[in-house]
Amino acid sequence: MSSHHWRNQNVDMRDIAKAAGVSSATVSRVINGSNLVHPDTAERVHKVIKKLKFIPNGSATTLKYGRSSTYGLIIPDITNPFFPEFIRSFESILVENGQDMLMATTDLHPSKMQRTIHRMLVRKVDGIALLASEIETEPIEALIHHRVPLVTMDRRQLAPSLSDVAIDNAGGMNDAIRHLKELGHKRIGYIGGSKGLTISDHRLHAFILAMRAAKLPVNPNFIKAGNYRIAGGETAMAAILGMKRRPTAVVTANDLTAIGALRVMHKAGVSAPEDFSIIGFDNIELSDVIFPPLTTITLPRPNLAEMFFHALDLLRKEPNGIGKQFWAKTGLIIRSSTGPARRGS
Amino acid sequence: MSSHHWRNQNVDMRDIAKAAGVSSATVSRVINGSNLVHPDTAERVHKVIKKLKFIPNGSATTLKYGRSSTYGLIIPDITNPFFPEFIRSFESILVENGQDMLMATTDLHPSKMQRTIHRMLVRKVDGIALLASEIETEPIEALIHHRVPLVTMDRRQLAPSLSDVAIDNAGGMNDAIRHLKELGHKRIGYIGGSKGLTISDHRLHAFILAMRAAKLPVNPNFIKAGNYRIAGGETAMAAILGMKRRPTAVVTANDLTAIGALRVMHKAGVSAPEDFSIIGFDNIELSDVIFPPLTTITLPRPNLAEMFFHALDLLRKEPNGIGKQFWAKTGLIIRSSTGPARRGS
DNA sequence: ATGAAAGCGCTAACAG
DNA sequence: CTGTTAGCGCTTTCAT
Repeated sequence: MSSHHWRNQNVDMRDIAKAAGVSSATVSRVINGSNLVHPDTAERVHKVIKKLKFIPNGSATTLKYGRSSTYGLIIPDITNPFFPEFIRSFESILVENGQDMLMATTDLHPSKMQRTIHRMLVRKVDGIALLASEIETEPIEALIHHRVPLVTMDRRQLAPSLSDVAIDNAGGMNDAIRHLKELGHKRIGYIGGSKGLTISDHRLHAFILAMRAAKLPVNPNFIKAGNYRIAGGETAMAAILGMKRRPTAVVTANDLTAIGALRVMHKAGVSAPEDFSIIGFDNIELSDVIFPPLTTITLPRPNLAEMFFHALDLLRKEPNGIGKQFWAKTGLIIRSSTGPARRGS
Repeated sequence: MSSHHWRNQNVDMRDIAKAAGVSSATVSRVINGSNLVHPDTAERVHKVIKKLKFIPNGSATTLKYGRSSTYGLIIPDITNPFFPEFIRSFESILVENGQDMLMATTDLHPSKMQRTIHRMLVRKVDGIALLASEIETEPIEALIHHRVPLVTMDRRQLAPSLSDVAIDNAGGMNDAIRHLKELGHKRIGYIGGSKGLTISDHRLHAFILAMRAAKLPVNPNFIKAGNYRIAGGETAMAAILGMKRRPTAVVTANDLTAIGALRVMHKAGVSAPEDFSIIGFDNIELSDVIFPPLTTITLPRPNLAEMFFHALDLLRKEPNGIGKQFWAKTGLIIRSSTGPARRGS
């Protein structure tokens, strides 16, 4: 029983070097797959590494390089199924590219953001994917100052080391409105996201433009705010059902909102699609599971994740480049929550 | 325009020290809130830090200490709402305690686990919360070897630096069976989780014991396997509905399974609770949103997250201590998917 | 193809 | 209360 027993948690490269009869420089080369090492030497080193269960200390590498092979991901609300579905794709891409993921949630608290970003800077992340919209400019300026690549979602502002993935709301929204128009709907409402977020504004704007393009009247009374959650959809739909002259269909800012709306309708004995048509946004998995299966505007998470990674990767490789604007496509998935407008409506 | 302009991304402690007229040791003390610094000095240093937008380089600290103030979290499937709800609580506790979270998904691939754990060891995580059950012993031995605290879920094996949070399935399961018995159900089935996972075995076992405790017969034909997802619940329930003499109620291994079962029932015109009673497990938020709202065995995520953190923290503080067994309580939430057994059933 | 040595930025003795 | 210094483990010139 050698004295190794007591310190086996701290095998380092020099231990490997010694045991393999080489220098630590060679060990480093072997680990990083350098081709200027003799195959025999490499094999010998590999064996020692395995035998001693050596695991390199990433913090030393990070210290040397100033980069950590880690990306930060900041999301507003992990409880909205949209985000887990995104995370799954994003994480999988990161792992394929040898990167790790540091995740943080803001829970829609702008104040948390500042601290979150600071923590990520301390960790020397190679970049940050920011899917939360409740952004103040201050933390963003910190990132720009430190030249850390940042990619935002649907914020549509660019700067050096700041790119953006915008959502092409218009595509799906036009399809949605055309679809409803073909079904005979004329009075179409909209239940939006939380007020004050750029992403909400963009989506609402796309709705209005689509209505105009379809030559349908936009009635401000038919436009309600939600909060991207079920409860918000419930409240808004309750208000709509309470109106004397109400719309015959609504589009919502996301699927959770639509689900909330459906719940209220169900309780009120208003059924979709017979009495009222409803269209969601996101196409979360759940939207095909509920009853009735939801007609929705799809925003595919794998594409989105791919775009974020690509945008981040470009910025990382070109530290002085200005950011780029990306566009994520949307489309319409027709299921069963939309149907012909009631006669006489 | 000074030459600073070109290198402002690399302000370090010595720069701060110089600008504040102190040594870097003092700067370090100020940052770490040491009380052996004169308040005036501290204030001066703080000002310089702010002015120069200094952010300490965590990798140097990690290198020095061998600890990273980061915990790893490994989950099987982020798409199951149980996990996001857990993550939210866990992350929030970590942030309160100055820790970051490195997250990884296994997607039920045992092979991914090995690499994931290796990556986390490279990052010098202070510990790992492992909620995935498809575990092989090899990666776990690696962790034990490297003395990295590990806390598993419902695996019920302990070792030095290995603790476990077991789920007290019995508590909720007994309540569930008693509840069904009181409603007059005698033929009660069970739709389990994926085969071969210890967590599935424990849960099934709890069901069987609860049935015996209630002096109800356990019919092996009424016990089906699922996969913790909606599709698994659908398949299993379809099989059950196809039986000539079927149970009048089932308990499922998780809420998603129950939701799948409800879907199939709905399509088959079998309604809950009138024709058939069903009980889920987990109490995910969704279970109160679907129709009918699901009676379910609750496993509160905040408690669970708290236990994992606590277990991890204990191991970290006592590196040579043996692990501890923790128990997470369960209970029954009665909603609307359970009702009286049909007459003559 | 391999080795020697400097240095990434921070912290904690130790010395004053 | 403050400064000096060594060193955490790895990578990478620069030699050989």
